[in-house]
Amino acid sequence: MTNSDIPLRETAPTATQAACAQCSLGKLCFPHALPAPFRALLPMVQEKRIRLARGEFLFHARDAQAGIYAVKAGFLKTCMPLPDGQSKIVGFHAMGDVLGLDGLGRGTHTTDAMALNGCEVCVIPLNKFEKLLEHPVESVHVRQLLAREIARIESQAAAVGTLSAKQLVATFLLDTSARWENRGYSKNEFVLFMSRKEIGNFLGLTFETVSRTLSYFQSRQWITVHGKNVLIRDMPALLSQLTQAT
Amino acid sequence: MTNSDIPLRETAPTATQAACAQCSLGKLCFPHALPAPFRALLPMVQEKRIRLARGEFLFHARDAQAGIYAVKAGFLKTCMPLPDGQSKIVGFHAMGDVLGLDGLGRGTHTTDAMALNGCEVCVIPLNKFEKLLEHPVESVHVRQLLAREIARIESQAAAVGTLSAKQLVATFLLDTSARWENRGYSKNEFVLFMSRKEIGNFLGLTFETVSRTLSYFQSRQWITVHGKNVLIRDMPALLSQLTQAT
DNA sequence: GCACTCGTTTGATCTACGTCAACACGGCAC
DNA sequence: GTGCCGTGTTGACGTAGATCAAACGAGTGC
Repeated sequence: MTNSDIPLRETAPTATQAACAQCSLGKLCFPHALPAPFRALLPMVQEKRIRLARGEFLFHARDAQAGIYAVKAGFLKTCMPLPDGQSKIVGFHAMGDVLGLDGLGRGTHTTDAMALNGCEVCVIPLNKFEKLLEHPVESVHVRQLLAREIARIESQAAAVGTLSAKQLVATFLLDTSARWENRGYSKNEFVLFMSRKEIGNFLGLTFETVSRTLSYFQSRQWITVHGKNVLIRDMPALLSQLTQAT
Repeated sequence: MTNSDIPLRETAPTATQAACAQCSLGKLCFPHALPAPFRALLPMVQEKRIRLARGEFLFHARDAQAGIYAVKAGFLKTCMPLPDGQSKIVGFHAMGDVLGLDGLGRGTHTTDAMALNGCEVCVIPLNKFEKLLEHPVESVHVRQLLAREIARIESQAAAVGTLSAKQLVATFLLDTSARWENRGYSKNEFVLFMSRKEIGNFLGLTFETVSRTLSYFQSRQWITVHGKNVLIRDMPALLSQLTQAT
């Protein structure tokens, strides 16, 4: 199976040509971490932008890697297929995140990447990406991205399968909060862009347990939840859960 | 805390000078994946070898990264500290494995690396490693190492927190078997170089559950266990566990 | 030889979380 | 408005695996 099966809708080339240089993501996005002398390369690099509707795939596991992707808007999840036919979510991705690096190992992706809602994704085709890597600064930057991804997943892997449901959900809320804050939004009030079922899959819990745990936090006045809207009312209490024995 | 706290014993320089070129690890080891024209670089790169006794650390989480390490002999584990003071094993490492790449993200290690028994580890100091990376071939090679590490941990993370104890232990035995086979040893008979407790920590189980599950497999005649010695007698049966509902 | 420790096995019990099931809410079509 | 469907909440109950506990074997020191 290749990317050609995937219904991609590209935006008009004219609209995206200058996009990278003026993109509102600024330093959040991958190519923009380039130091000034290399910025001139950008228009050559980012070729097109893709729009995905909810449920559409950016790439599938086992697809040949076609490029590197930077999320411009919207949210995606990456899922790893399991031997028994199940599938486990290994990451949620929002604007500024880079996707598709997993393909650098063997030239094929190891995860599925699916849009959680309407998404806009910038594409750096593989040949242009390799061109970019000829510049040492950029090469270091990509190595850092990869190494940080390792650290992120290792810490995720360490948490799941060790921590209790309360600890996991608290960690999840605090992580989400930190991500919103990083992007310049409130760290206390945000919208979960995934369902309870997806949170549960990600954390290794059932959706009922996620729901119950959120209700429990709410009963303690630590948070207020209305559907996907979350208001954090007592951050220290959540933090204290992480070090709680049980 | 820095590496300077760690009791390292270097082998005599004369003994290690020519070591890389004649190393028995051959293509298993990291620098030896270099294509022929670059092999000449090797003597410049691998500078010294370190011996570690059981329980000694190669590096600690938060240490500044001093270099990249290749396991020459022996076994190590890498552990991630958790917020509650616990620590979770994220990987076991044997000869030919490369350690310390996690430091490339921010210049400091994110895990502890500890020797499970007497170990010999080749060191590539950071400055020489960077020198090596100036060669595009090597730069690609390191990116591949990093990306494969991501894939390995992602699939580990997906398994833990999703699979049952039987599935986890079966996966662990099959993975270990495959690793021994890769290194030219029997895939059916091998020695576990870590304790039940460490296996449990790695898989997110208690050591009692690991022990019970091994006994269960033995009672089914799928394996024979005597302490750390494992003989796999029915590989297909173990494989079938992976796709089992429960 | 004996004593002591550490790792492992096995049994008995407990509990956090999964499973099953009923119901409530919100959005959408019409 | 009414009906429908997907998502979320809450309750009752079951179970896989944790916890507690006892005993054994392999090393190690003396």
